[in-house]
Amino acid sequence: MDETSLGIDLNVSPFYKTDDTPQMNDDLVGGLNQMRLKNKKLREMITVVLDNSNSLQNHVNKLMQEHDLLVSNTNKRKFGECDDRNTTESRKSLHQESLKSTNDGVTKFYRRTDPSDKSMIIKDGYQWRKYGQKVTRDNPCPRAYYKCSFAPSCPVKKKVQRSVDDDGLLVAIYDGEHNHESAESEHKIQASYERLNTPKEVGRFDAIFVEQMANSLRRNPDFIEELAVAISSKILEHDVF
DNA sequence: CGAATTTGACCTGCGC
DNA sequence: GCGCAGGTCAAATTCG
Repeated sequence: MDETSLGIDLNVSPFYKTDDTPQMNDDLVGGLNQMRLKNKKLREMITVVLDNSNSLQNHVNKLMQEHDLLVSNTNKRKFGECDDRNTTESRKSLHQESLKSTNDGVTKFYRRTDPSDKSMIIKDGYQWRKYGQKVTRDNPCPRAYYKCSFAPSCPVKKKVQRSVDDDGLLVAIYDGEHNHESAESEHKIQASYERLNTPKEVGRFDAIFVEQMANSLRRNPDFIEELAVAISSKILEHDVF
């Protein structure tokens, strides 16, 4: 984990020899020791941040792989092999989902549900208000009309209807794009904010903030150079006086 | 009692 | 212009 090291050699020698008093030398050594300690703490914090980051990245990769697998399976079932929609095998695959976007801002979302379940609810992380229902000509199942009710200004609408061929298949047509986070995301952000603001967690929040700062400084190529300049100027100050 | 849902009426666009 | 079908409105109703 060499990356985590700031790689600063703090055993800096003065550029020229002076007639320093023993008192000044003691101050200098003390200052350097303090900086070594700070450097060590910083390295430890960076190690923790990197470990957290790596485990988070692994978790995200794992979720992405699972999602890709699910989508490719349902696509095979819904789009490539429409004729065997009603096979026993496909009927077994309840609650499987797939997305199909068109370039005019309309997204179709397919969800397989139990045919005996007559509810038209598709949980997609957003909050919807039903504003109408209509039986259409080509489908005996009623079509439900929803507006996004999470943000008053959100223009997104969706239509939900059972497939005419397969009453176990719910089809949701999304019109427009949300101009806000999903209710689910908002809830998670709020929950973590509240958790971090409990008295016990305030210190932890500060620690996380410091870790993030340290991480960003580590990535800054100028940081080490500037730190070295600051250290040497400090040393020179001691030498001058 | 307020929020969500239902449902009939009304509006709009399109084909004839 | 007329009729039809899809989409929206809003009062009534239901639900928690």
